[in-house]
Amino acid sequence: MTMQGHALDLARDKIRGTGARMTAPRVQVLAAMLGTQRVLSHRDIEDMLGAARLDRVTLYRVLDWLVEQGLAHRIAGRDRVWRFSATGEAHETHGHFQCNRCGKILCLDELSAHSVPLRLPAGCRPERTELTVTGLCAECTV
Amino acid sequence: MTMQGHALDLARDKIRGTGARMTAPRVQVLAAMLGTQRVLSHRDIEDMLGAARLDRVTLYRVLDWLVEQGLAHRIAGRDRVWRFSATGEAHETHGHFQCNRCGKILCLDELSAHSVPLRLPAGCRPERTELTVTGLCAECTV
DNA sequence: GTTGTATATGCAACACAGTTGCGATTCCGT
DNA sequence: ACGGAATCGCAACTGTGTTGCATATACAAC
Repeated sequence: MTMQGHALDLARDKIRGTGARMTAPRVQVLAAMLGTQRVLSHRDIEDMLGAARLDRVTLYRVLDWLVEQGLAHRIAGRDRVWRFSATGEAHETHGHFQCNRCGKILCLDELSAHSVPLRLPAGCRPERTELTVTGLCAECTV
Repeated sequence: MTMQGHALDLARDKIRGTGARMTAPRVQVLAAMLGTQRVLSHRDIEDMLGAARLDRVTLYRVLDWLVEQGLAHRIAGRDRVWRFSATGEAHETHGHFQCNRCGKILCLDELSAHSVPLRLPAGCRPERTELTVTGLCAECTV
C-alpha cells in the first residue's frame, strides 16, 4: 500500500505539472501505470482498477491525454492492441519483446532504435522507430 | 494485361507448387499481390478485385493460407491493420516505413533487422524481429 | 465422363478495439 | 459559493478480424 500511495502521489504531481485539471480517472490510471514495470493494455488497466471502475471511453481518453502530455508512451503489439507505459522517457527509442502466446510485452532497455542505421526512400520524414522482437517469453517456454 | 496475365500464371504455378487445391480466390488474390510492389491490406485487395468480388471471410482465409504456405508475408502496421506482401522472402528480415497519414507501407530493403544486436531477457526465445519506422511519406509531406 | 469426398467457399452472426456525439457532472479560478 | 470550461459517462457506431455451419467445388478414383 505504501508503494501504491507513492504511485498516487507521484501521479498527482505529474498531472499537476501539466497545468490541466486533476481528475480521479487521470490520477488512478497514471498511478496504476507508475506502480508497475509492465506495459499495460486498455484491458489490463480496466482489470487493475477493479472497484474504481470507470467508463471505457473515459479510459481511452485518459490514455490519449497522458500520451499527449508526454506522461505515457504508446506502443503497438502484433495483436493489434495498444499498450501503454509511464516509465521513463525511453520508450520511443528502445525496443520491445512481445510474447506470441501470452501477449506480454517486455522492454529491451539495452536495445536502442538509434543504433539502427536508417536509409529511407526519398522524401520520407521519419518520426519514430519501432523495434519489436516477437517470440516466447520465459514463462511460456514449455 | 500482359503484366496481369504473367502474374496470374505465376500465381497458378506457386499455388500448384503447394500441392493443395487451386481455387479462383487463391489465384486472384495471389496474382493481385504479385502484380504490385506495394504491401496490401485486406481492404486494398478487396478494392483491387472489384468485379471478381469474393467474400470477406474467404479473403481472410486465403490470406492466412498464403502466409501459412510461405507464399506471402504478414506485417503489422500501427493502425492495427494487417498488410500482406508476396514479394520475395525478405519481409521477415527487413524493415518497413509506414506513413502516419495515408497508412501506406514501404519496404526498407537496405535495412536488415539482422543488423540489430539483440540481448533478450533470460528465457526469451526470439522468433521474429520487426522494425518499423513511422513518419510522413513523400506524397503526404505537405 | 461420372461420381465421391475431402476441402474450400459464402453467409450470418459474433467478438473485440477503438471512436463519436451529446447531455450531465465536476474541477478550479474568481 | 458560483459560473463556465473541461471532463466524464452513456449510447450508439465503425472497422477489423473470427467462428459455425450449410452449400458448392476441385480433383482423384473409377
